[in-house]
Amino acid sequence: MRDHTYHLLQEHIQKHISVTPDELSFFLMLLKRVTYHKNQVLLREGENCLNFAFILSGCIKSYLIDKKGEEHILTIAPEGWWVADVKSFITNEAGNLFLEAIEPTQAALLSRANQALLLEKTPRFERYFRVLTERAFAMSQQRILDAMSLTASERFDKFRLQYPSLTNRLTHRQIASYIGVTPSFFSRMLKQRK
Amino acid sequence: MRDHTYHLLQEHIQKHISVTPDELSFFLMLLKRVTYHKNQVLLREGENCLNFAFILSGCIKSYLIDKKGEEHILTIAPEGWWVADVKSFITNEAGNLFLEAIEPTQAALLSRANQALLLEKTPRFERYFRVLTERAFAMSQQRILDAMSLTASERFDKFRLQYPSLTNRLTHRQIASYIGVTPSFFSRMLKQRK
DNA sequence: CCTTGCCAATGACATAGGTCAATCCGGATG
DNA sequence: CATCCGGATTGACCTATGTCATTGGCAAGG
Repeated sequence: MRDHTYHLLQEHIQKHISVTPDELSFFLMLLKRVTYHKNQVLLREGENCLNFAFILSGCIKSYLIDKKGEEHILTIAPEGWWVADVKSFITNEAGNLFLEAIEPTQAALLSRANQALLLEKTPRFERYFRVLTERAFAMSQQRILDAMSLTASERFDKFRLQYPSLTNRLTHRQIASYIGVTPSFFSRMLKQRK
Repeated sequence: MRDHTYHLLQEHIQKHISVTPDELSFFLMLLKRVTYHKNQVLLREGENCLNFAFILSGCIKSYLIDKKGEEHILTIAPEGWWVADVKSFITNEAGNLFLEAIEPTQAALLSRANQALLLEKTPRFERYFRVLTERAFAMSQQRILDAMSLTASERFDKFRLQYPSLTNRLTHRQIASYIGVTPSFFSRMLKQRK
């Protein structure tokens, strides 16, 4: 428990709430450390999402496959982000998302049961998850507005501003999917931007 | 404090957490009751959103006006829903949304300061807001996926399923804006559906 | 070092949905 | 009542983005 493997997560927590060392170790004790290889699928459509994952290194995408078989990326989570099929996680029902590592990835998993335990024993963490979710919600709402009011090219501009480091780590297909266009159109769009 | 004006809100709270009568009254005491007439604008772009509003009766919309002057509805909040410019509320910065009553509306306002007070004195409410936000977040994510993977007509089908009562209360323009199409296209779409 | 396979680019063509203007209508207001 | 105004509909036309198929490149694995 004294190693620094969870450095990134500790930082993340302390940025949001103040906790005692005991509370912190209790949290860390509830986690399960996992490794995924590139292209490993962590969760499939129709499965119940049992864990929230904090990414320590690497990158995970969450996506939907529509009835035409097309993939639509909902979330891209590099190190320092939490990711899950949130709807499934909170409702305890089967979800419709896939989770997949797009790089070799290390993560810390917090199971639904352990989260419940954590929140019961250490209600201070309620605030951590509330604030986290509020931020995620605000960003999600902004994305809805962007989808309705901006062109694909403008959405790409915002993407690059918001996630400059991701722009190089992801393939064009992935960025295209995230901003909501096809790879062919994305490619044409890039050319047109000179 | 003993009147039943906040019946709907009390119910809403008790559906999510268990609170003592004292905690409940403390919450209710922090609220400010307001009335809005139809078309009244509660918040404009560029303003700091100081309150969360719980709708007791009537209906509020939140929307963005894009650079072409077009309105895009983000949220429709009838009685029983909380509404705010969440990003502005949580960051304490100027927002980009408008809030406007689309019916004569009664609401209970919880200011940022009072929410902070509430959460400090009665941490039990952290859970209430966490759960609320989680649900809202999950719905918001679903809407992003719908925008990416469904046609306008399919989005309308989902809208009617999800909000059957709203379908009649709103104008076609409003529904069109919410599902992300223009009024003319919405009208044509309806005709085509036979 | 040669497959194999996915990604990127691109041409030809298709379409969902947007734009703009005209008309009609019903409810609100003086 | 008469007026006014915004919503709904619709026609003609437009465009952003999708579809599909082809080609070339580059990276991983046997």
